[in-house]
This record gives sequence, C-alpha cells and structure tokens, in this order.
Amino acid sequence: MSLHFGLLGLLKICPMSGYDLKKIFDESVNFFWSAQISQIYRELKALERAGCVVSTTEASSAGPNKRIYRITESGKARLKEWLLDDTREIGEDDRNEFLMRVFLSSSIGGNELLGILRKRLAKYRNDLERLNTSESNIPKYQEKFDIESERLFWMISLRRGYHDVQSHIRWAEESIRFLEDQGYRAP
Amino acid sequence: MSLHFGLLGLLKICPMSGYDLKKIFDESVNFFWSAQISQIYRELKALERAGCVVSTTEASSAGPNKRIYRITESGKARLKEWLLDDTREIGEDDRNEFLMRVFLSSSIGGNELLGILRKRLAKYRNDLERLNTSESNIPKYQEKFDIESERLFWMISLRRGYHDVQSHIRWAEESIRFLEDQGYRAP
DNA sequence: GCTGACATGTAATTCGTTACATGATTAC
DNA sequence: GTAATCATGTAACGAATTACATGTCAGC
Repeated sequence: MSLHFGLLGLLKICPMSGYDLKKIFDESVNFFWSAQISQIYRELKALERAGCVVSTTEASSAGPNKRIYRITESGKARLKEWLLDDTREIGEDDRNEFLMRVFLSSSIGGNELLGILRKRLAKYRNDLERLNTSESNIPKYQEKFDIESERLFWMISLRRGYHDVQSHIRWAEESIRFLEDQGYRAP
Repeated sequence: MSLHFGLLGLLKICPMSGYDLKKIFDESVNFFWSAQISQIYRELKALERAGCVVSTTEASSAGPNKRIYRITESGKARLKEWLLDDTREIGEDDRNEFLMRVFLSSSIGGNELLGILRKRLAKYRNDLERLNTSESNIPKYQEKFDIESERLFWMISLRRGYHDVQSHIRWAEESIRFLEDQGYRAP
C-alpha cells in the first residue's frame, strides 16, 4: 500500500511516466522504500483502474513514447485520507536479514562475526557519505518542478536516514570492541 | 529466506514444534523479524521437504500431540553456508511505511505532522522501556535449554534494537523542535 | 555496428498476511 | 459451561522480486 501512495504522492507534485517515477524513487525515497520498475508499472495500472490517476501517451524527447500519469481529484483525496488514517497501526518494518545472521552467529563463532562486523562498519561509513550527498540532492529537483512545499517534509525524512546510519555505526563499533575484549580475532 | 534460516538456527539449539518456535520468535528475534504461526508451519514443511529437518509426532504435556522438528546434518551445513555467504548483498530492509507518510506530508501540512510526530515519540519511548525488559529475557531460556553459546550473539543483536530506538527518539525530537521553530502548532 | 540510456510491459515465483477450520486440555 | 491456552493446519490474497520480451534513439 505504501508504494501505491508513494507513487500518488509524487504524481501530485508533477505528472510523469513510470520510468520517471522509478528514477525519482531511486534518488529520493530509496533509503526507506525501494521498488522494481516492473512493480511500478503494475501498480500504476492498478492506480488507474482505481480512478486515482489518468494516463495519456506522449512523445518522448529521447526514445519511444511515454505514458504520462496524472493524479485525479479522487486520487488527491484518497492520498490525504491515507496520510491521516489513524485507525491502523503504522508499522516500521524492522525485518533485517543482517541482524538475523548476527543472531545466529554461534554457528560460525566470534572470530568470523568480528570480520563480518568490520566490513559492515565500513559499509555504514560509506552510507553516511552517500547520505550527505543525497541530502544536497533535493535542490536539484527544483529545476524540474516546484518542490518548495515538499522541501521541509523531504528534509525531515532524509534526516532520519542520517540518524539511523549513525546509530548503526555506534552499534557496530560497540560490538566490535566487545568481541575484541572477549579475545576474538578476525580470521 | 531469513525465516527459513531463523527457524533452522533455533532448531539447532533444541528440537521443538512450530508452536514453540512461534513463541521463541515473539520473545527474541521479534524486534528484527516477525512471523505468523501459519507461515511458520508452512516453512517447516518446506524445510522438511528440503531435507533440512525431520519431524516426529509426540504427546504434549498439555493439549494435543506436537510435531517436533529436529535439524539434520544437512540442515546444519546449509545454515553455516548461508551465514558465511559473502556473494550476495545482505540487505537491511528499510521499507518503512511511517517514513513514507512523513515524506508525503505536504498534503496534510506541518501542524498535522507535528501531532503525528509527538505520538510517535511517545511510542518510541515506550519501545525503549520494552527493550530494557526483553534484554533481561535472555537468561530465562537457560532453564529450558542451554543457550550459553548463543548468549553473546543474542546480546549483540539485541543491543542493535537499543541503539536504533535511541536514534528514532533523537530524530523525532529534532523534527518536532524543527517544526516548532518554523511556527507550526499541533492541532 | 554496438553500447547504453530510454521506455513499457508480462509471467512465474516467493514471501508474507488474513481468514478459516478443527479439536484437546486446563482453570475458573 | 466457557474461556484461555495448547496445537496444527489450509486457502485465498497481496506485495515484491526475478526473469523474460520488445523496441527506440543517441553517441562512439
């Protein structure tokens, strides 16, 4: 359902094609939501069937024709309704394959885990750098369409990624220190 | 796939039924993985078809017969293989419906978002308290079966939840302050 | 002539949730 | 008797991934 409304929310800013939406997804919400292009196309069809958007075929500046989707009044209303819906528990999906591995690591032992955590820490530090650049990515869209009214909310959600990565780093550093104190040494 | 190996990992500690596994899931890995009982039963059947576990029917101390699953040597080998698999990108699934809402909040405005964030902050603070108790939950299992060799790894993964919640709290506080500074007032 | 970005889709499969169905045993 | 916990499953549905299929256009 989040993809459903994520697409609707972006189409509210500006009409665009599935291909365009995929790019914006990858550049903006990617750190808390990802979607395959095939899923986006499928979802757009569902959105149109539901009367939330309408589509027209338009010639592309480069390449084949595009199918441009536009949000309808009904779509706007349903987006707002979803945003304000207070009846359902809004989950933050914590499913984390990496943590599952850490949890089960007794089968491989502390030395192996230490090596895995060192690599992960390097990845987190890299994530932090990437986040610093994606934060400065917001102004870029201004050329394409007006996002002044979105800027505040985009910034707040992006900051979350920042805090998260920092906590991942703290956790990894703590865990590495802890394993080392226990006498484990990476292979 | 994580549920698959999560079940396998728990069965490596001790043979048990689907019902038992569900309880342990809820009490331990719950903060980074959840599973419905029906999915566990289905997955256990798949695990048996794949030769990772074998099952026997045993009388229960209370209630109807239990189907007890035991890990096989092949299952242990495959668990280890998965834990050491370095070829695939091990994702930390960041899909987060709540952040999607924050991101799209321009449709409802800063005042509404401020109210939503205040509620969320209260929830995070509550999560923190619950985590403090689940950390002291580990020793409990000692009576049932030996988890001495697991303790270290369970502790490290549980600590992650602790760091995460703290970063959620920091983010929510920062965002609330930020919205207030912008002159927004919750409805 | 080939690669890469542009552009749209379908089909099969996997993973996860919700609803449905059944029945034993224990404590009140 | 009745509610709660114990215990196992099936079926339908929904959400997401992967693989497959097709074709344009620009630049080298």
